[in-house]
Amino acid sequence: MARKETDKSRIAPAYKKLLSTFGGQNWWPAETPFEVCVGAMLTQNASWGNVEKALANIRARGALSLAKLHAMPDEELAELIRPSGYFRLKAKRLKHLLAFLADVKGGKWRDFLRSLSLEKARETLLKVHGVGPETADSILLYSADMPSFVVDKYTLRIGGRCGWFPHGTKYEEARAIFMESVAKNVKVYNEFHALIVRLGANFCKTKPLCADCPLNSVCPKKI
DNA sequence: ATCCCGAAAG
DNA sequence: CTTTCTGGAT
Repeated sequence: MARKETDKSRIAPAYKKLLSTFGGQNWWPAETPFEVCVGAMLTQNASWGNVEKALANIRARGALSLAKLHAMPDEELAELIRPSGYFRLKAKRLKHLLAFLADVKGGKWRDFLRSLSLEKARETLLKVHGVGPETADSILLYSADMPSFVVDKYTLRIGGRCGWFPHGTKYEEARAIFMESVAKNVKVYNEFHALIVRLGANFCKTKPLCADCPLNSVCPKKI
């Protein structure tokens, strides 16, 4: 049969369903735009609970600022962020991002990013060693309030299963599909990614709980 | 494909 | 005990 197996038009209805079921997720859980950047680096392949422990360690040291962290030796920073995993690696990566942010004149790194076009700002962040697509998009969306859709492991898994796009679709392609499927709007991108994370963590897991899934009625269950 | 790495869930 | 967690570089 030549029936179309995937259809991005399923995306917008799924968003509505998730939002009506779970409500607004109030992301990103951080006090300041800078804290979003730190959290975005630390949460790479780590659970948020462990990232919170790392952030608490930094805060307890009174070091949750660009100047303090930038000046801190790598080994000291590594010890503080130990709970978030890959601590030696992440200390170096975080320092690379801090160096980039600190290099912006007048400390206006957020204004600088916002002065660029979305794709130019994204390219600029991707040049920072340790900042990949998801981290760059997280910083753009949740720190700079720029409309860059964040894709993650859950997004690709859910999208494949729900027939939003083919299994095996890569990051950039998935991002493009989302950005042409829902309103190009910071608030929508913010909520949608957060809702996807919640769905992926609680229902669309490796072993999916389809019976209780909020998307059960709109998912072809292409597992 | 492999490495980086701790913490909690399964 | 094994898998997974709001990945990225080599």
